[in-house]
Amino acid sequence: MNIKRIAEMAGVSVSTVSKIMNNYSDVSDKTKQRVLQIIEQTGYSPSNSAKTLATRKSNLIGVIFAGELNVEFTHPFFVEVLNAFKKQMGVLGYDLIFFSNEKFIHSGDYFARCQHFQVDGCVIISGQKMEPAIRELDQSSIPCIGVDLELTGSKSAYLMSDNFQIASKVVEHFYLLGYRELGFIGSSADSDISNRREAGYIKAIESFGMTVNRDWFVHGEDFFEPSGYAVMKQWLLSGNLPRAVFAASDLLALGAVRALKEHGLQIPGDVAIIGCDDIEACKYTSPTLTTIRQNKERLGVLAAHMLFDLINGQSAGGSFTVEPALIVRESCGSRG
Amino acid sequence: MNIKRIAEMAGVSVSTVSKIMNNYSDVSDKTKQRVLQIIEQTGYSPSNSAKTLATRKSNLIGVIFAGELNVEFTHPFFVEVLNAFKKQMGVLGYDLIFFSNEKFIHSGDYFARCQHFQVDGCVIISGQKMEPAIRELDQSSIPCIGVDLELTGSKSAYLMSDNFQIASKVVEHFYLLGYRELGFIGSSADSDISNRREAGYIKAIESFGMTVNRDWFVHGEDFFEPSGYAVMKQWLLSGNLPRAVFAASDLLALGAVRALKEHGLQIPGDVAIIGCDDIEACKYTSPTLTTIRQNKERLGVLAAHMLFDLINGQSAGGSFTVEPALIVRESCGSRG
DNA sequence: CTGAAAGCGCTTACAG
DNA sequence: CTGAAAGCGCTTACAG
Repeated sequence: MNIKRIAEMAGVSVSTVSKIMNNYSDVSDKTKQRVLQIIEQTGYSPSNSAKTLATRKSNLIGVIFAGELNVEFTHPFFVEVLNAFKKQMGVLGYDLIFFSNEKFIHSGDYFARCQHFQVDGCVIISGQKMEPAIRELDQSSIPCIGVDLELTGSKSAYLMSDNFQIASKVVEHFYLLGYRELGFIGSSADSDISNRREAGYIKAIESFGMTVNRDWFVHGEDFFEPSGYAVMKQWLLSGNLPRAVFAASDLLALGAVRALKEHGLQIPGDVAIIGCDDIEACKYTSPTLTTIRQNKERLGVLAAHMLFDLINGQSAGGSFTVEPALIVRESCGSRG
Repeated sequence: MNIKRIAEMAGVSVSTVSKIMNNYSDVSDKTKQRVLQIIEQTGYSPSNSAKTLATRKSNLIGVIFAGELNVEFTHPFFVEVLNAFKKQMGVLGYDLIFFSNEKFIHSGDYFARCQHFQVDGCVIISGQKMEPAIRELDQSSIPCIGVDLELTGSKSAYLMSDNFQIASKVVEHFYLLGYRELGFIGSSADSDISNRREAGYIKAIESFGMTVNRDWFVHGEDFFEPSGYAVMKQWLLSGNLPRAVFAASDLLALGAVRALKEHGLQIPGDVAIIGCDDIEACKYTSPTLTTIRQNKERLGVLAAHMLFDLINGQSAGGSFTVEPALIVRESCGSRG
């Protein structure tokens, strides 16, 4: 079924059908009704490729995970932001495309892929690292929105959860509970997000007038549980333990918890712990884990709106920050 | 940049460039090299819409979650299968498209969307329920592969994890540990997957010569934690507890655990529990949760290959079963 | 208000 | 081995 057949069935020209499909006003109500009825009956749906070819607009948004390939869907942050983004983008009239084709000329060449599909815009969600191919896309004429990723291109904008505020909420919470000897477990040293959190944490400690003990600031290999275990184990063996620890991810925090339990120590009695991310497991562990939650739904919805404005030339870029929330559970005790 | 300009730059015809792009053999090596070099220099990538329009083949696979809209990416089963599927489909030369556009004529009309994008095939991953719109797609001429979803169309095939085997492994494990009074916590009564697991469980209990006590077979409202809590609470209040419980999901199992702990009961000392899914939280709870793991990676990879064969007419449909694995942790004790 | 025609960027018989 | 031309299914000035 195509537009030509619809036109024949309705006894009108192809142009007229096209106008009706696109809500042009200069069509008589009578022909309009007749044509719409036939469209309804036949279930006709215009070919996206023909339409894209003619208009240079695909109504497609490219989704890119800026991190190691093929782990994206198991990355809880990515997935939750994406869920909200997809929903909102759908309301705005767009579908989503994921680049996976490995036969593509240069397999990491996002810009070429975007051109290939004539996407109207891209969302780029931060994983572990920043790739050069992302920079190329950012600097191109394709509207891009970064989530937890600083984009500087003229057609780009970005959203960040406020990493300084994350750190500040953690430090304040520790402070009010009376903890003064604070440690930090980070992800790998080249992780942008981990480094931002660490910098904010140090700044916040200093602004509360406490001292920063460098022995208690250690990086793991990655964001995962065994790294947190290893770092805590190292502290336990050295006999020099912080009284309260902020971990750059919940999994790191859970690893640290495991090491402490193994040594018969109490949480928060001996060491208090705060994680970051609020993954589902936090609610089911023992003790349950106090953590920082980023408002992923808000990030996704805002990303959709900002991208839409960028596509329609209603925005000149810029950036926006989303406030994180402290989720108090058992792992560092509580006041009162 | 388009094929015409490449042709001009190389001093050949558009046809020739096209042949080279598509690896036709009847082109002289000399022109081929010249053209390839220009393509390389310019970074030219052919327009997908023009190609799709000309060939009626989009190299796009539609991804559909057969369940409540807008929860898909937070559904761990979906997401893990999808990760493996995407990777394999990429190797086979396809990209993935997600339908989200809500302005679409009928918003659940998957078949129309598939036509609109001329997708080469679809993967449909089972969520909670089966929608009529899925049946329409299944019966259409578009190749479809179902994951944990029985598809019967002439261009369809499906993959299932063996629910009977899941149940059988659970019952055998309980049996060998000496438990004889077995209970079951299901999801809502209209959940296909939950019902299959229950049926298999009952069959397995009977085949081990044990008796099925209907008081210990209860459905929750859904797959989530509060449902499991509610069911166990009800048993606790009635004073009539099974000795060992299989829950249709890990979250249901964790809810049951919470209720038991609240009543000061020991797991597995008083009640043994086995969950289903092997979500990440199982490793971090106390006690850690014994569960059944579906081989989601294998499901994803197989789904990709089967769909590829369906698209290329190499397969006449059919179905395939993937073996589940029992993951033994602490929640029902262990032998030896 | 309606329609004929060119054009979007490819592919594919077909002729040479 | 190479190229001219029709066709894929739309949209969009433009003429009437």
